[in-house]
Amino acid sequence: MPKTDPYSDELLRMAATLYHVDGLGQQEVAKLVRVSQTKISRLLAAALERGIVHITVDQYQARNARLEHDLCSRFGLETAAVIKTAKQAGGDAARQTVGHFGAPFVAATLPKTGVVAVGGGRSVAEVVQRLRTGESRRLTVVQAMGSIDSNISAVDALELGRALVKRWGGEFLTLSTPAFVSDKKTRDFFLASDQIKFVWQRMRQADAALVGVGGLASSVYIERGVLSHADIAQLRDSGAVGEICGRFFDAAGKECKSRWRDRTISIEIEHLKKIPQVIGVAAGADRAPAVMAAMRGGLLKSLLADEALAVALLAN
Amino acid sequence: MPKTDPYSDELLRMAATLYHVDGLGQQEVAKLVRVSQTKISRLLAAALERGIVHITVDQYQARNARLEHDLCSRFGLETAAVIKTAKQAGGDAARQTVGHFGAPFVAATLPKTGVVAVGGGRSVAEVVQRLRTGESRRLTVVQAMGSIDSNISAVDALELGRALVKRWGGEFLTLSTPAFVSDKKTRDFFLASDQIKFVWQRMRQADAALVGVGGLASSVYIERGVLSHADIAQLRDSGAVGEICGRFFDAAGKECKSRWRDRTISIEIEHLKKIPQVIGVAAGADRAPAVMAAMRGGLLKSLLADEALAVALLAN
DNA sequence: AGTTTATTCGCATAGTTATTCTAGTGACAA
DNA sequence: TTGTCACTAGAATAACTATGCGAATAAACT
Repeated sequence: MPKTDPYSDELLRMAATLYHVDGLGQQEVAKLVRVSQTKISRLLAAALERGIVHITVDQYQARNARLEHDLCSRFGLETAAVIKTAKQAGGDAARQTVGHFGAPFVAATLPKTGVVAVGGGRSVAEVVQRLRTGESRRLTVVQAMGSIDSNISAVDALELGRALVKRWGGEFLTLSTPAFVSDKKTRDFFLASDQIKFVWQRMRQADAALVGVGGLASSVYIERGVLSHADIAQLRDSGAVGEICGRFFDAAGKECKSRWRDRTISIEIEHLKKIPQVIGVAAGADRAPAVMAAMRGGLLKSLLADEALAVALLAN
Repeated sequence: MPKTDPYSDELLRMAATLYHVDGLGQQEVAKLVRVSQTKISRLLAAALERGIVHITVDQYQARNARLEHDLCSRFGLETAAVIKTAKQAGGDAARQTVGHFGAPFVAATLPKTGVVAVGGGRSVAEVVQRLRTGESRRLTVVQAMGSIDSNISAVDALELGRALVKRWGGEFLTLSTPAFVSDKKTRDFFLASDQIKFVWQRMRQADAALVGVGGLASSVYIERGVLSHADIAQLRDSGAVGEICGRFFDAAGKECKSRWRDRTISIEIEHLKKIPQVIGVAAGADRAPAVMAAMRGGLLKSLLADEALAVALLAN
């Protein structure tokens, strides 16, 4: 509620005029108004808030509609968001830009209510971080993938799910397991537990999913020491070109048979395909093969990407 | 002419949006755009300059039209500018505010060409300081009053005249004399010199004058050690209520006979009355008697004042 | 090509602005 | 009156932004 505003519009207009129009510094304005610079700073903020000062920026179209359209029609996506990035932006900067401008897209694409599965990944993290808090939804967020290692980082599904419900409200169902375990037996043991079974259940009913699409190169798994270069090479040999939630798939989008498959605790590719809305997030041209495969296999319904990736995907 | 702008509008829009709309800091924007913070600062400046960013402030009416009208009709002024000031603003702050918002009024009221006599004073200094440079006029500026003491300050007519032609162009005729000399003889000696006579000549033909109106209290002459309190008392006894260019006048606006009169080198009250446009500048309610008298005597054609003074003048 | 001139860049840092923190003020209840 | 709360102001200072400067690069000229 608008509490008693102690400053008159007149005063605000005077201060704002001196500052913005006449170009004086706050210190100088302060002298004329006979108050502290501190207060001028606050007056100016109030003036902006109250609409006495308007700052408008020519519409910046952060998304490349042409590429979005091409992606949708070419790969049968429901929707796509292609975020323009600075020329030299790669890696981190690209992910951040995609996160920043892509967040509204994700917010609009995810349902207001229902079950949402959330995977991990750097790109996804950048998006979730920037979802506007305040908006309230009745979501059931499900962790779609165990934790990558015991040292939980901000890009793990666990953290992202937590962050999501913190922003939008709702409940968060955690998967209190690692993403990779030593063998099938252990995996089955985990899956047999009541808690996991319950979460698994809900995951099958998910109305939507938000996942990152990983490639084999520059894999976050190597970075975090979960997989070795040799492991990657082996996966590549078995046809893998990409990964979602730790599930590796081949160029057709079919999950690869590999010694990892049965040791992974995360949403299965076949499950994912059945979720009505799956938003894949990725940035960087080097993800093209992975994303291409995921789209071919129908794993994704929507895509959030940067221009470089979009161009690479369409380049054939 | 718009030189080759090295930045694309697109880039500017992106940076400006991130900064102004999304509220990121320059450092954060810099990360996304992959350039230094320095450059973002420059990009934002360029965006403002190029009109990609607009900052507008609700019209602030710096002048009190009602009081201006009342002053004009009551005292027969040609025009008046009454500048609103902050409640607690007195003394210096009031003068500065009057100078700031009054400068456009003075610029509009003074002719584009012709001879302008300029007096000294703190209020006048604040005005002159803020006249927009760039505009070019063909003025002959005449120093209307000698220098108050050998230690020339920024409020002396000498400095103000200099500043005026520096801003607007034109020539400046200096009165290379003190404002007050020891006796009539010395005064006459100065006045007899060719240079002074020449300047005096032009002064008589002045098309306009810009002068401060001083009171007896808080007189700048005391401050600068030219007059003593005793001197002021004596002047008061001889009926003086105010002063313009060192010429003291009584409540009717008639120049006082005093021992100072013949020792003063500055435009004479009778001359001033004949100048078609005389702008008097004053700030502070305590100047009311002086300004009132000046107006009564027809010394001023226009007035630039603050609200406090205007109210005091109209209060009767 | 080899200079010269003009520009652009980012670092270091000066300068400006926002925020934290403490003290002061007034309203109101006891 | 006195205490408590709710709030506002400004001083100190942290945070942020703008600018002088030399290095690097590009453009123009000899």
